[in-house]
Amino acid sequence: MIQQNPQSDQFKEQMQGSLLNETKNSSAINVGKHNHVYTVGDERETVYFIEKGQIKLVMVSSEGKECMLAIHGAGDVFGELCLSGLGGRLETATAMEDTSLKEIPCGKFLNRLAKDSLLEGFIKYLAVRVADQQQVIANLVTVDSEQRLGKTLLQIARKLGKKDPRSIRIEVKISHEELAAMVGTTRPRISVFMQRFRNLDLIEYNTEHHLIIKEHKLTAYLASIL
Amino acid sequence: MIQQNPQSDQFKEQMQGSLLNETKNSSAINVGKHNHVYTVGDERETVYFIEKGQIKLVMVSSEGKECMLAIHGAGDVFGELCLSGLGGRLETATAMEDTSLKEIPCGKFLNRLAKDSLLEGFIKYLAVRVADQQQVIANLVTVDSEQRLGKTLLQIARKLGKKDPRSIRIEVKISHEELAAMVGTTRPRISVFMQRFRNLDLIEYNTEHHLIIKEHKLTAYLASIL
DNA sequence: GGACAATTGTCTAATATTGAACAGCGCCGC
DNA sequence: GCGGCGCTGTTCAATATTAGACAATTGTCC
Repeated sequence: MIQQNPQSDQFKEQMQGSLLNETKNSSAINVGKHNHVYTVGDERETVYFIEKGQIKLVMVSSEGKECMLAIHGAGDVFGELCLSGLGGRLETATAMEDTSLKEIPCGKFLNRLAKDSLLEGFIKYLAVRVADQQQVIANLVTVDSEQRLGKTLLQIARKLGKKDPRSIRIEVKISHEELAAMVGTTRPRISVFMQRFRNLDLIEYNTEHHLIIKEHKLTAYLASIL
Repeated sequence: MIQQNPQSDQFKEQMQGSLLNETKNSSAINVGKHNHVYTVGDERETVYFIEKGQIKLVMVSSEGKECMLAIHGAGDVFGELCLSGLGGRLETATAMEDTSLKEIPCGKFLNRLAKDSLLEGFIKYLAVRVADQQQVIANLVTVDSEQRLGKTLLQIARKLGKKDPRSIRIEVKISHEELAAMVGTTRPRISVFMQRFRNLDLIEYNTEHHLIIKEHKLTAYLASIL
């Protein structure tokens, strides 16, 4: 799913440096918990860089059903789809906690990357994004919801989690409703599967109510129920 | 779904020109119907340009279920995910008809784009890809299979179809099995839905057995069954 | 042109999934 | 500290979906 390869991490750092440089004179934007950074259809063509906090991206279908696409954390960039030139945001970006952001107009963003010779790196970054999404699509098409929930948990853990010796800790609070909107099923179903995972000791909650993912055990379980 | 905006079409033409230039001295690769261009795990890091024919991209899950990601036609580029540097193809590329291709090593591909000042254009192209895939993901998560089949047909029609006055003609032969692997359901189900669409006069087969999509009627129907 | 293979349309029973309901619980704001 | 609200865990009946099976048809290859 999310590929943790050294090369793309290296590029991410370079891009961060470049963007910090670009935005050092502009002040941060603070977005309170549950507030939107942008909503579907907004025309403002800017890219965002997260200094602190978490942002979730959600699309809503014509019937009003929600699909959560991603959760981004400190150091991540989002809103880069305005580079497509299609105009109008496709999704809504909402702060899951109080979050502070830097905003860069899409043109300036590209210029900065060009100036710092990061265009090829950014192409690689986007290619990884396409590859990840391809994986997500294949999972939605071919595997059942329990399996998908497992893979989604692993994906989130690898992207946002803090590593503990034998497990990964997820400090962001993600509701079952939100998981349902990522996995493509209903809330009661997520509840049942999470309970099952808990009974099998594949996940647990620590005293601070953080979700702990036991990466190896969960991976092994998912492989066993094929 | 597939966005037909003039800007990305313009870039596609520029890229085609650039690639034709790059490959004018190398001979075309001919791939017979049902033969593979590459399969999962192949290490060869090259990008392909389709001169003639169609190529389908398919991923296979661990249980052996298939997911068809895309069908590409003349003028399209595929295999560009090797730019991610992840190594190893994620999907299998198969010719649906006798197809002729030009092959460009991934490094040369980037150099050529850089030389022709097309890096930013390619970033835009990838951003459109990400946006399209995002749409596909949202559909898989939020809408039912009949609706998804409809949207998939529209997507294919817009990407590959020839325009007739009130409809779009799809000249590539796509089996129900393949549609099932795109939509994420079973073959009998596709059969039933296609029959229904036919009865409602949203699609039809012409004398040459080409599938005709009545874009407006189908769109209206999909909106009506929300 | 004939034989084989692949595709389609259809049916079923078994299974999975939905959506709605409701109680308990914990967190939040006041 | 209290009330309320949102989240969780669980249930259930109604519905949708799957995974076979099978003829009928079409296409393909000698």
